[in-house]
Amino acid sequence: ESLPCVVFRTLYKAKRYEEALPYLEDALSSKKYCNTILCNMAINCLGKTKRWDEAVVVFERMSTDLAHAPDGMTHSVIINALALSGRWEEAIALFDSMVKSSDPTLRENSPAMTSSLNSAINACDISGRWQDALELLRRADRDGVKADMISFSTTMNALVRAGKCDGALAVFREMISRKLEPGLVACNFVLTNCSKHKKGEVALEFLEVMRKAKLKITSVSYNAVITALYREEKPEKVLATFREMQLYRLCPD
RNA sequence: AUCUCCUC
Repeated sequence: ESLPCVVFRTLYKAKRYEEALPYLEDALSSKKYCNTILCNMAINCLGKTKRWDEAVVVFERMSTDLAHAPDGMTHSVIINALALSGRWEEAIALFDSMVKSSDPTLRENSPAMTSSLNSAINACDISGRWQDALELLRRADRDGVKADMISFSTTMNALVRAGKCDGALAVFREMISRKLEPGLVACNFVLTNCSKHKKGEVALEFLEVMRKAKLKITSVSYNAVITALYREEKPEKVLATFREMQLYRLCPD
């Protein structure tokens, strides 16, 4: 076995990215044990430690001296590194290059395409580009990419962060109609942001949709909605929702 | 064997 590869993988899997860095170069230069997956781990390790330019360098080296063709997952991790460094335009461009790729093994790798879409949407969220996030989600079908629960949740995050709570509600309704159940935490994040932006009525509608879809509702959810209504100065609805909460069987937190 | 959102 190649020890640098073993040590690098071990530290990587333990998410000890900083400690894994010193072994990265030796692991990559192992002729026998370096493969595409190890390169993907290396790129992600550099991304996790905010070494974005170095991550891009390894990505480019894969096609040259490392001689391991980048696969769908490689694209996904590099798009994520671009996302975290605020390079949303490059992230979207790389995602588009996958969609338009003449290589069917890339386009037909559905999990990697979805993950890349999600990283691209996340890039938009991080950079405050909610319009672009929404556009990526809207054209996913046309692009032949399957949008999943994370695609919808991330788009909602981008929208509510920008105060576009009614837009997020529309995404939420579509998500429910597609039978993609958002997690409790994702719902609560949306509701918390509704209260930050004083969108009480919208928060109330979210709660209604959640109830109809039989999603879990906790005290965090009700707290956020009531706070939102209070900040929007809807005293009657504050009281009505508070009374409703006392009658409703809340899920434990 | 590798990736992506989320309550402060």
